[in-house]
Amino acid sequence: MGKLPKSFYKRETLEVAKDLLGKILVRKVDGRIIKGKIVEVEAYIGPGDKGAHTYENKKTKRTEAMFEEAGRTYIYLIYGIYNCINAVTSEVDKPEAVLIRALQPVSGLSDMAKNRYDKNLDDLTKKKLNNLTDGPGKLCMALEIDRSLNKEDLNGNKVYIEYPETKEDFTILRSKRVGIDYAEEAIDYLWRFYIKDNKYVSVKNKYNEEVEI
DNA sequence: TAGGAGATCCACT
DNA sequence: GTGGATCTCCTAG
Repeated sequence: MGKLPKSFYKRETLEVAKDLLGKILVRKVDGRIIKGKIVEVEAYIGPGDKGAHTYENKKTKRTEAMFEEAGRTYIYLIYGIYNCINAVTSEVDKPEAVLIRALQPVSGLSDMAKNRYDKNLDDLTKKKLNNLTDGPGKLCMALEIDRSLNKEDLNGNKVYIEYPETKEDFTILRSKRVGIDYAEEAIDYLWRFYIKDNKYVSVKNKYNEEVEI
């Protein structure tokens, strides 16, 4: 238990990405607590990363959160509908972040069911149960995360990341990132990390360059 | 089960 | 005006 300290985020982004696997993303809203274990992440490392919003240090109203101190959120709207949440890493003015791509539900499952499908937990089909948080847009819906939480301190009490109660062993795989076909040479960077054999990982077996670390 | 299309809006040219 | 770090629904097989 206990929140991750600021020093956790203030490190090399690829290390932070790997180390976030297995940690617990917590959302507190109206006294309710929703939790999910992080099982899939991607690193975005501006200014040299063509896949990153901050390629060539591009600083706009949208991306300015990525230039702030480590340990804050960067939340943006994608495709007009969905939100995605990142943890800002590294140093001030180094626009790097880790996108949280998938969670394994831990607690607050009935809140997730309501947020995602407006249904009771018991009324979900097996398929919908597995689809609660297995993607960046889905997990934000399930945890009631939107851009009003942009730049929020991850040591605060609205949204934060904590250590799991019990440590467990898992194998980490890495692969190419998802959905950045325009990113030229950056397409091939193996900057996506996920937990092997976890059924909540968003995309499986689509990219073959997976290697054990 | 896999693949294609549409949804929908904001940041940026 | 364009297109995206996505998801759901629908169709076909």
